[in-house]
Amino acid sequence: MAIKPSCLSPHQIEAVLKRSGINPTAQRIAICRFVLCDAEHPSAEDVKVWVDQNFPKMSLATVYNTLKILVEAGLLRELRLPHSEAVLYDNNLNAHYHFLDEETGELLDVDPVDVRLEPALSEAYQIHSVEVLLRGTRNPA
Amino acid sequence: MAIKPSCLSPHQIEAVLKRSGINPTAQRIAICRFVLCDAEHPSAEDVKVWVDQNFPKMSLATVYNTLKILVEAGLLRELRLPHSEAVLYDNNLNAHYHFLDEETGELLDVDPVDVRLEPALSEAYQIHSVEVLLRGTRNPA
DNA sequence: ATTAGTGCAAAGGATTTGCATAAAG
DNA sequence: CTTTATGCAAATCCTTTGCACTAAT
Repeated sequence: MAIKPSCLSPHQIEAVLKRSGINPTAQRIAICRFVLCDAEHPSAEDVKVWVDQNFPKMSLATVYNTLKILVEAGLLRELRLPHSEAVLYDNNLNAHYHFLDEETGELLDVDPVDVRLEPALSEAYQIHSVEVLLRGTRNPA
Repeated sequence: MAIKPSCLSPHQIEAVLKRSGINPTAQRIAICRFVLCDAEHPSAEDVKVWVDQNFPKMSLATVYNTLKILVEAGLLRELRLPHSEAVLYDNNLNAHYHFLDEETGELLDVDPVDVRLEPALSEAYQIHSVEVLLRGTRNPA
């Protein structure tokens, strides 16, 4: 429903990191390969699992450090959702909402256009941002 | 913007608990006095602070146990919001959304009517519930 | 040499758990 | 007596921190 950023090559990742003022170490590039591309709302633990298979010996602290750096650089967004204890990381930088499939646990991006939300609060309220979580199920096509 | 449940007397609380199949112990009634009435989205820690002044010697475990029981009984709802590590407890049982005042940290209830949200997803998506968090600031009247 | 980045293990906060004691019927 | 609730401390989960070590200028 929303457009996912297309995958980046390691070379492109390096460029992205540099452009954001982040020193593109091997560890950081590795994490980005997962977290900026393939991953779908991974937790730090998910990242660690991937990393263990693709970049042995990386420490959990480095995973957390890198994720924090990426968030601070605006390349990733933190997602704290009610159904999960852990923080999830979102590589979709477009404004969007989320749909949680309660049967599968899948978390899908939702285009705000499809939600038609028009706050009509008193003028005393100035809204800076809106977060929406839809919970439900999907029919098999 | 939304109607808060009116406060209950200890006697009424006892009745409410019994009706929900909860043994109305002194500790539980005490917690309910705060959490079903005066409290505004308290965390377990907030509850503990209140309890320490109004029911000395109650253990933190009892606070957590009781909150869990109240949630399971449907007398309270859990609220996990992005701005707070801790779970907050909501005694407003009506469907509602939230507004977070980013200046004061205050969390206000918002009537869904004031948000005008009409999801228009494909029919494959069946929505069971909607959570909305508005972030912003309020003008001084 | 200096600086930045990494790994490891310990610490931290929020919540849960296990178990012995206390309260209630 | 028997059951249930409570208190306390230890354990757990996720995340951060401190610090020594390595890598790269």
